[in-house]
Amino acid sequence: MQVTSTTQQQAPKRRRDRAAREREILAAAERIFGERGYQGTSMDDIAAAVGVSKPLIYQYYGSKDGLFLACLARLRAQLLETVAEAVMAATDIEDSLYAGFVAWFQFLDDHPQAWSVLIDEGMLAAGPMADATDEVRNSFVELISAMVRLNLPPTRPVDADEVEILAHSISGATERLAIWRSRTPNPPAREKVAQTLRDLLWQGLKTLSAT
Amino acid sequence: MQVTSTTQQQAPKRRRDRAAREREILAAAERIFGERGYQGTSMDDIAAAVGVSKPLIYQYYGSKDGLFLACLARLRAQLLETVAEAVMAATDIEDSLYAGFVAWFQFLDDHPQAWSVLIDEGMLAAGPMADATDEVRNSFVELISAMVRLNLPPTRPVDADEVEILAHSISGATERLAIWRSRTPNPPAREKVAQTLRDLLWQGLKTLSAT
DNA sequence: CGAGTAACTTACTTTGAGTAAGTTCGCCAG
DNA sequence: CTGGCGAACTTACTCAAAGTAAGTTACTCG
Repeated sequence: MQVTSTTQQQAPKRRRDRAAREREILAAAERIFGERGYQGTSMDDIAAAVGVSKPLIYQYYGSKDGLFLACLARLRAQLLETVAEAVMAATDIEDSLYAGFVAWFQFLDDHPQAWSVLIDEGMLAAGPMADATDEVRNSFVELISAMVRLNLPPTRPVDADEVEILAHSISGATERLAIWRSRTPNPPAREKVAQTLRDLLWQGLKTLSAT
Repeated sequence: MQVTSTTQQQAPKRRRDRAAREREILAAAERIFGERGYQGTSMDDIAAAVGVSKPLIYQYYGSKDGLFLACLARLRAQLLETVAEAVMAATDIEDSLYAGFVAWFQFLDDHPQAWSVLIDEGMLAAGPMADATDEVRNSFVELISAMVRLNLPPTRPVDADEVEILAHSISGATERLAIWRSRTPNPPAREKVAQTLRDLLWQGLKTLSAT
């Protein structure tokens, strides 16, 4: 007979205030979703890992989707912060692109558990969660839009649609490369991918801005 | 009391041979998955729509994932065919790009039910289905790789990694734009998106080829 | 100390994937 | 025409996991 089932303290387990418990739950959820994916994880698993009962999680997060979305939002926010920092640190736009890409790939290399969660987000694509995931994603599109706009000569009137198209393209390409890299046995180095992508985009961005 | 529940003939419903029944099931699955998404669809729903019992579907398709994957593969194949045709019809590479993009967006505009299925594929990202979905997707990467290679001067040695990076970028950007367009209330015209994307990529591709 | 409330649980319903074990139809050999 | 055989198909279940109703315990502030 085992006393401890998996990885957790069965110590006195006192009550905690809501905020602390929420963080605890979120941390466990992030880990387990990361290990087993959305479908492979049950709410009971997470409850057991935290050492708490399932209804408590429902009280705090509403539903399995809600909990997953909370993980997703947190991870995306971290990723955004990392990338934004790298982008801001660069001096010119061309370098911002490169730095942003490298930061993005680096983040996934550093947080392999996050990978699974970020990838699985398609899970929520249908249904009422769709808007929420879009919102989470859109922060990137905004970041890129801002970069693109900065690159435009101030004299030129901005075509909002065009900027958005560019931003989505760049964001989509980067995301896909990240996924591909994470699934490929011996992926090319971050720097090489980032450089190739920048080389691909930079000429076009320059030309479009000048038009 | 109603006699017919939803949309189907309650007529004599005789036996059919396996191939015909499989097609019938696939068609219903495509429609219902398209309407309600993967999560929102139950096997009982599909069975009821076809007018057949659930175990029959399991006998033919193995699992819910298997059935979904079959839909996905069929739709992707159609999409690939449409795009490939448009690409082949164009005379130079620049125009191939544009034509391919337009065809892609057009396909989704013409098959709004397909949308949901194609988008939801992330669903299967985790677990043993991941490879199958990758395989389905890779046909596009191959098509694009072929285009990129065609564009290289024959004298230049090909960097396989580089070609693959480019192909994934383009495929990712296109896919994302398609999703975005389908979710945006008044999306820009197919042609505008395609043109902008081509303008973005073309310069870079030219430059990279020349290097 | 004794309410009041926030943290938490037990024990349940329900839904939906997947299956074991049979039943019926249609076809063809005799 | 008929019996039997295999493929098409069903009934009736199991089991896992999402979600919930209703109650119980522990902390905290007057």
